[in-house]
Amino acid sequence: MSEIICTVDVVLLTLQSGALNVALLRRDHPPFPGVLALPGGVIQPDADRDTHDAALRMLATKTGIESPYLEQLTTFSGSGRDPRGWSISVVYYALVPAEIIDCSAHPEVTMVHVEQARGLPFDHRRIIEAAVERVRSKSSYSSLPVYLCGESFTLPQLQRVYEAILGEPINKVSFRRKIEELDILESVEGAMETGKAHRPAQLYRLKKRFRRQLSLTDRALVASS
Amino acid sequence: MSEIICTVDVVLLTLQSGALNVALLRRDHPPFPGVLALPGGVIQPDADRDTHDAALRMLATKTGIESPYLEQLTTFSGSGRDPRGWSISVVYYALVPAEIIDCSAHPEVTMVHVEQARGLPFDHRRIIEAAVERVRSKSSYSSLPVYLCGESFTLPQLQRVYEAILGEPINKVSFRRKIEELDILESVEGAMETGKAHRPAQLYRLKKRFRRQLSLTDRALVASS
DNA sequence: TCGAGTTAGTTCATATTTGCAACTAATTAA
DNA sequence: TTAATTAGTTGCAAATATGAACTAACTCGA
Repeated sequence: MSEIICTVDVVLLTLQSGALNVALLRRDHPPFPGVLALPGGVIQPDADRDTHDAALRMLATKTGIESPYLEQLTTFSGSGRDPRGWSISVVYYALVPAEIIDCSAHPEVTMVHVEQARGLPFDHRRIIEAAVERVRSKSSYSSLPVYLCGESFTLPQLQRVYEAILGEPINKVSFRRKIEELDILESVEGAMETGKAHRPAQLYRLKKRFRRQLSLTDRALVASS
Repeated sequence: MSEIICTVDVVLLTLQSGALNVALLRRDHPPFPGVLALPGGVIQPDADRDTHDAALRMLATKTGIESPYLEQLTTFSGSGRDPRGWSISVVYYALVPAEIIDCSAHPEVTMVHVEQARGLPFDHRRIIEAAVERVRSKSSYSSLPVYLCGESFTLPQLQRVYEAILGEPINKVSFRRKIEELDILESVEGAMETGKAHRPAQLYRLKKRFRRQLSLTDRALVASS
């Protein structure tokens, strides 16, 4: 009855060499076979309980990654997006530590600096821009960036992640006060960063209840963005 | 090819007697004929350029209302929502002044206090909750509530709107400073609220560029929510 | 006409938050 | 042992936010 093409796409982001990178895959099938595009595909009503489920399936089957943080971004639609006809794409975004990508046994995943992800099919460029915009604005008043860090990390490392996303330096004392206020971290007792030619930093990890749950502040970390 | 039912639903909100109200309509067709539900319907690829367009069409044809502020909320999906099968609903929310509803020549529109909107078909209850949650959280750091006011209004009126949405009293001085900072209002010269047994208040209206465009602050208006 | 009542709008002193510089601490490399 | 470097803390000045108390401007009723 409906001629609408229903798809789900996932914007999988990592932080590599100080910048947000997005996961792209070469398309197997038309349209645009062989072209780099966001992981995604047609919803399978028999296999997917809902679109969130579908996004998890796309991630698992196409990249082998299981992301702890996966959130719906928004839905893109219309007749101009897909040459096959009127389509809907429910878009999700995921944040994972860069290490996860290397460990996953899916070498066909290509990580590209978000600014350099150009010439993509469909409206994938616009989708990535919307996802980056969302991550930036959400990062300024939440714990979102911790999902880009690994199992454990130091406060200076976390600060560098925030600064990379927000694109500006943050005062060390203010940053630490803000993270304290979010109340999301617990120190890994006795564990310090080692091997550096300076005072070692304390290692922290996410408190259990924040593994999949954001924490918010009522004041932005930095004035802009 | 696809057996997915693609719909758009709209959560149309107003502020009446100090509380958020949602627009409901009696359904003409199965499923749930005669039952109150959100205005919405199946996407028509021939008539709708995209889902935003479809939402405008639903509003216009079913309620006769043209809302200046219409934003995508999120997409609901799955096999459990609609008895007819696996469905997607791209949900939009709109804010309009209460007067607009009375003026519209669609008496079949029923306004219901959001807390009392129970026994709705599909997952419309959850959808309304999500919309109210979004409006609340967005209101605490943006100009969103002005869309619930009419053409012109006083600062005390606007403050009462914010307080009704956020559910707590706001300090008058802080409120006025915050609104000043948003830089969205211009005073209607010489125009004052009249007829009240006290000092008349200055009337304001939205600056042109903010008719459809939110303005944001980096600090929440109140600590909670 | 005048005073009481009521709400609009402003002022100012106090409290809170923030940003910064300067400090101490702990490591490696030479 | 000392220089270099980064981690983490302290204290203070500057910027912001808050709320009580004030002044302003209207209507109503005596």
